[in-house]
Amino acid sequence: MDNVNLKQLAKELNLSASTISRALRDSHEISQETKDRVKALATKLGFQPNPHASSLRQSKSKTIAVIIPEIENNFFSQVMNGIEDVAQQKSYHVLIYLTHEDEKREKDILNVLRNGRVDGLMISISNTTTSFEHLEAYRVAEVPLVFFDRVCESIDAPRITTDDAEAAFKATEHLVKMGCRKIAFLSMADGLSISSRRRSGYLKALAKSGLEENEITMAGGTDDESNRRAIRELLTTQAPDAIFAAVEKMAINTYQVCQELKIDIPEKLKVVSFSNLAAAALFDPPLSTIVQPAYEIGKEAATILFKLIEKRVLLPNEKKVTFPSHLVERKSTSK
Amino acid sequence: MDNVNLKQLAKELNLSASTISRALRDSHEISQETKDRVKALATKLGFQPNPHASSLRQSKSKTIAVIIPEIENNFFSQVMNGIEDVAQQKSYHVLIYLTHEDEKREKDILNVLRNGRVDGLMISISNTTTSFEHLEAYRVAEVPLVFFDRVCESIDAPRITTDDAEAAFKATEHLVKMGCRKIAFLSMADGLSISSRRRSGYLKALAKSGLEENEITMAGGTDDESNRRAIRELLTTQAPDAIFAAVEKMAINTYQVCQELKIDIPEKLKVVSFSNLAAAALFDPPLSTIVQPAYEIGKEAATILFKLIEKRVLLPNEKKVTFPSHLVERKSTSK
DNA sequence: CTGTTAGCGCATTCAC
DNA sequence: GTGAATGCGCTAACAG
Repeated sequence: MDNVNLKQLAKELNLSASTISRALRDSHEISQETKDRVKALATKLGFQPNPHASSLRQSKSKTIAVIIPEIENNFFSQVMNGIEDVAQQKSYHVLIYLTHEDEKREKDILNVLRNGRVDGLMISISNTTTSFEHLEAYRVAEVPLVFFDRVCESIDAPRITTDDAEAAFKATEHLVKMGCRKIAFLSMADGLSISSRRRSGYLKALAKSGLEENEITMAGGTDDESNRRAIRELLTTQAPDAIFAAVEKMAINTYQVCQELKIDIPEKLKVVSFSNLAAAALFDPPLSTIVQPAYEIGKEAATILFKLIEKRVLLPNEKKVTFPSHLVERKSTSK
Repeated sequence: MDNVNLKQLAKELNLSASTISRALRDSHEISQETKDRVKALATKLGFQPNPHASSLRQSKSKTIAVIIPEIENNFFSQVMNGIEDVAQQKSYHVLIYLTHEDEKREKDILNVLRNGRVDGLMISISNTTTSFEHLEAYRVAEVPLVFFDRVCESIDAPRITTDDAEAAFKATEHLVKMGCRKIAFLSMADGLSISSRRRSGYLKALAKSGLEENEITMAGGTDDESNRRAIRELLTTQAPDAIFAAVEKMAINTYQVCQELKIDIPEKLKVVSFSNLAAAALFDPPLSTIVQPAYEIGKEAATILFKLIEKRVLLPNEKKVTFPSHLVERKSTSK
């Protein structure tokens, strides 16, 4: 493969390579007849221009990169789906990189991409990332960069997020309305804006109902076993009447612990969680979720990235796009 | 970005571009002192060789492609995870393409990749794909190609699969052991080897127990609503005592219909399904699943692809690798 | 409307 | 141990 090239087509048709090139790109300065002849032969031979040569020549790769913490998570896979749809429509290629929540991997990946391999990139930053020079470098070099969901506040680049604080506020209020007075907030240990936004919504709702005193915050990690241990401890010592999980993982771990300790949901404990898991409706009991419009986030992030790549300029309202999440009330938070 | 190049480094150090190139690639014909000087400057300036230029020159892209039907499915996202791990370790880049079970998209994607953009590719074919010239072309051109899970039997390329027939046999036997006599097999409408393998395991188990007469086979599609309608019809008219879902989607749809029709699982109907959804254990009732080692499949597929890329030759036992799936018995199939 | 020429940045041959 | 020259395949400037 990668065998037939412009020169060969040219020889075959007694034309020059540049004429072939122009004909295939539908240049107006080539006669229709020639175009037809060229295209016919190109199709017949299955000619595809060498992408490395074009990229080198044109300094553009027709490729974008997506950098995410993990892919085994419905939120990110739905985002990928949205991105890929837009890219495929634009005839762009999509490189995928997983950081596994590891700052070093994230930095390594970004460094390797600093050389024209991609025309732009989209990232949801790792929850262990604490410094941002690797991202700052892209801003400085003016390489198109778009953040989604887990953004970096200190860098001036478009961000696509959801209304985390409001959604968390609504979810907490919902719990209060259902009679909960002692609501625990379970998140992941990280320094992400997303966690603090969700927590602030939670706190605001507590304050509104005069429940500030009852605040309980716990941060888990990646290991299920130690999360469950911590949750077990939390449930037995503090006896909250509700769990608000800022991440799906903590809700799953909560369900597991409740199963084990035979704690009835929702009678003894109500549970709500940020989650894009469709199967949440089939849980025992069905889990109330805050669903983020993940596909749309991916689609919008990609659309904005392409605008940046093509036009190099954005409208003010494209620099910060916020999508609403919505609360799906199910049995896990019913009275 | 994409600004600093060999020539600039050369000028800076009063060396030639070729020396820089060699020094950075640790050529033995460059003095240690020069190497050190060159590397120091390269690091300082954050030099990354232009990948298009190297790829053009060396006719290799350090990139592989993964073509899958969808990503919003735990099986495929786990496979991706395995692939990405191996690729990252090899310093390779991973392009991802989604076919959405569409033969035309699949063909378009494969055509575009026929030009050196990637050094090899891995594919799980779409369930609507009926002809295979687009794949045959790769075999002819000797571009490294590896199939996983949904393979094409007629093309001579390595395949990584699971023991679908045996796993289906075991799952069906398990249902029989639990007292089921009328087991319905629910798959997706397709011409995939995977479906027929699973079905043959199901049939073999029926035969073993003298239940051939009770065979019920139904094929669904992508639309949940019409699947549910078909399942409703099936349950009311044929009254099977078990559902064996060859794909997760059909199990989910079955659960939904049972919820709606208030059919008790497992009392009235037992359900088992191929699925890699970890949350299946939290379903109401917990769903018995046949779990495929998806991460390992991805890892193995990538490992074999790299062997093919690097060595161009495989051991006989690498041409057809089969991983065992395992049955996780849960309440949905209990007595 | 078409051909000639040049060069993108790199790795490799061949000189010395 | 290092430099000069060449060409990967393509596109674009320039020429006619």
